[in-house]
Amino acid sequence: MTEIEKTLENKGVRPTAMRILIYKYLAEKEVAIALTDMENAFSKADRTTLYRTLKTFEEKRIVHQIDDGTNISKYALCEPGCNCEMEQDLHLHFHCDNCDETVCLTEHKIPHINLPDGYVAENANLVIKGICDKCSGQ
Amino acid sequence: MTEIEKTLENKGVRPTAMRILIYKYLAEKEVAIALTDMENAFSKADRTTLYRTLKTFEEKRIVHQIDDGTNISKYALCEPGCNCEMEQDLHLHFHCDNCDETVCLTEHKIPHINLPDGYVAENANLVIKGICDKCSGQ
DNA sequence: CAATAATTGCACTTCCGTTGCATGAAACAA
DNA sequence: TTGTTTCATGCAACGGAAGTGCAATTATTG
Ligand SMILES: [Mn+2]
Ligand SMILES: [Mn+2]
Ligand SMILES: [Zn+2]
Ligand SMILES: [Zn+2]
Repeated sequence: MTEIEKTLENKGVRPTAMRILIYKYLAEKEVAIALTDMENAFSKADRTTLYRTLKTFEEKRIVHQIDDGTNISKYALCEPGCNCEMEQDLHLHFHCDNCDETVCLTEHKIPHINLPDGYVAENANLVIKGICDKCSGQ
Repeated sequence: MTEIEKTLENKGVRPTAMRILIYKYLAEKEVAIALTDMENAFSKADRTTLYRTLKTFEEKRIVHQIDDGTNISKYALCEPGCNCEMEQDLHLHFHCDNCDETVCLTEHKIPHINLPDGYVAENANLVIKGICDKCSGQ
């Protein structure tokens, strides 16, 4: 039983062949992945299967969904031991307007914001847009 | 010539009857407005006209588009003298998970974030999700 | 007035996300 | 092992929202 299989089982997901492939794919990419990206990468698999796999992974906290402002949902593996719901785990995301890629900046947490009276914060999403390190030529 | 007509002309938009109505509608709401909201409010007008009016308003800096994570574009009037592009004008937005309304918190600017080397920030979007003042009963 | 330009309305398309239902594979209980 | 149940996958379709081409209407200009 491989590492990935163990990880999936620990998270309560049956490690099917398809799911292991999808997990591997997400692991080797260091950018956030859209459903369409996966369709292209796994032309043999059905779009729905990929979709539902991502949803399952999300439910089981294997991936987190990223809204980068493009109106296309992206996904990335959670950090080991991350708890996506907790405020202290909310890192920011960077979307490059040049290469259109989105990355997790897991070291950069979203700063705490003081809200007006009556507002109760439960979640936060911070996306910075600009030019990424690869595209800025550094 | 009314205040609204003057405002529109100053921004380089011809003040048609339709546009004045739409401007008024946006002005009297203190929440961000989706295209569908406008369709309901102006059942007589065509969806495309409302759509293109919002796009025109956006281009001319009369409204700014808001991405609140619902994947439905919303719009709100810009503050007088605001320059939506400038970083210092980037305020945060609050989306209530209870009433599903999104508001501009124009007083709350997005804090400056230090990015890793090579990353160039050009824009930022910060959305806080939770319970708004009306829904939290304060 | 006629000529021109801008606005509006209608029809249609595309894209992404989502769901219902049938089939196939794996786990389980006898 | 066999039958039963549960879960995963595939196929087909739907829905909402954004966006476009073009014709009709309205406003502006000379
Ligand atoms: Mn992330
Ligand atoms: Mn705003
Ligand atoms: Zn880039
Ligand atoms: Zn509310």
